[in-house]
Amino acid sequence: MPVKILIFEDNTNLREGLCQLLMLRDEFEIVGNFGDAKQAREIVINCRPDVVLMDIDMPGINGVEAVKQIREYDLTTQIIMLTVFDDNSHVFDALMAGANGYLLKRNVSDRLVLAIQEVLEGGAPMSPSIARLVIDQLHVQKPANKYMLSEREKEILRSLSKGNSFKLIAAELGISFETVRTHIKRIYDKLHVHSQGEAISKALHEKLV
Amino acid sequence: MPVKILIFEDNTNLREGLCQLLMLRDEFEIVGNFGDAKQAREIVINCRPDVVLMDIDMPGINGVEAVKQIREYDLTTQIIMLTVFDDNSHVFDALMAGANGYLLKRNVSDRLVLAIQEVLEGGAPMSPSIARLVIDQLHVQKPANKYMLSEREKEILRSLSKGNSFKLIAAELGISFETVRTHIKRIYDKLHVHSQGEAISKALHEKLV
DNA sequence: TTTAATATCCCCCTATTATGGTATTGATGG
DNA sequence: CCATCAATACCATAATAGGGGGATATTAAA
Repeated sequence: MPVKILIFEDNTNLREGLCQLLMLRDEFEIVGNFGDAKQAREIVINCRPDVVLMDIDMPGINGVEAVKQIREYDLTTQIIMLTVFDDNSHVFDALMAGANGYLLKRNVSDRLVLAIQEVLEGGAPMSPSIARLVIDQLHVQKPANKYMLSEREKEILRSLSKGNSFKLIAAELGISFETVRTHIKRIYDKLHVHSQGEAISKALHEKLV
Repeated sequence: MPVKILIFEDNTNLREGLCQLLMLRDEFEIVGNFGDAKQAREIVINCRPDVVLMDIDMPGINGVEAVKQIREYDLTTQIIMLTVFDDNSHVFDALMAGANGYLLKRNVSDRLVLAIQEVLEGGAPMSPSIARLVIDQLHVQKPANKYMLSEREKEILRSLSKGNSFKLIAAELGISFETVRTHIKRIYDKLHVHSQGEAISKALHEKLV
């Protein structure tokens, strides 16, 4: 049973190129190819493809929007985004919308077939430069101890950020309530905040804990 | 000028296999190979490799720790992790620690050379199943309104999670202090919490806001 | 050896938050 | 028309948190 592929790509040459490339192989069957994504959701529902190749930059409705619409009804079809740009403007939007892979067009010729196999096996094929963007996002530079908190203070902030009251923190660490308060005061000084809420917010957002 | 490669891998067979594989190509030069990562930082500082291949599971000091140590002094050397496991236990630790790529050992034979080229070009080579883990992390399924918060309640929780006091929230939203308190009560009910700290923690961790 | 930093504890007083009520308004759907 | 929900508002009381002190002990650095 061949893998059913559906293509959305406004550039006619590329679209036909993709079809040619994939039709060379028996294991793929192109169940449709379209120059815009206006009816993407309906088309997907009707065609029931295994894999969708979706250009990001299309007139009318763009690829990211189309993915969102498809994902309202269908969470299993694998979607690979195709784009010429590797700036991060659309990468995250697309991945958040529910895309499973992200290929740069310059990598299509050597990686597309592999990429299709990979999504079907539950992988997430990405051009390496895209993967780097994603990882960089994860890397969120943790400016080691920007606020010069001591180990104990970090411990207390960690506990506070779990939602624990002073009383609980004291019990958890086996110290007195008053000691917890003293630590908290110094933590607030160092973080330049004046309340639990600000402290927790800062701790979690800046990944201090 | 050849690309200088440094290898840390405790399995002798694999380590020598990697050396053999890479020495077949003129563009690579193995500047060292080690069965453990105890001196990883010093070795990297001395050898100044372009690319480090780092096994995750090693006796003594593991690969993730080694990466952390290297990254204390060196942010530019490209590091590719090698592992047999594609569970997510170590993936994020390694990427957070500063690894640039993540290859499963079963993908080494067909992807290693490509992966090395890719990190050097600023990419982040990953086995597709690893990439999928990373993307899944991004996808953070926001179980749309798991707690049935109303729009207004979400607004208030959002403001609270920025560290604002009830008074500030009231001012920001142009409603009375007492109204804020009423909303907060209902939010706590719905989230099953009993304090600001717990609410903020839950809101931020489960990305409710 | 003095100093500095850290961790520990206590007191007083005020401010804010938590919990329990009650109540009015407007919109929405049977 | 009535029930329901969301949003608004108020009161009283108890609990927790915040800001200002001051104090001792340990450890590490100067």
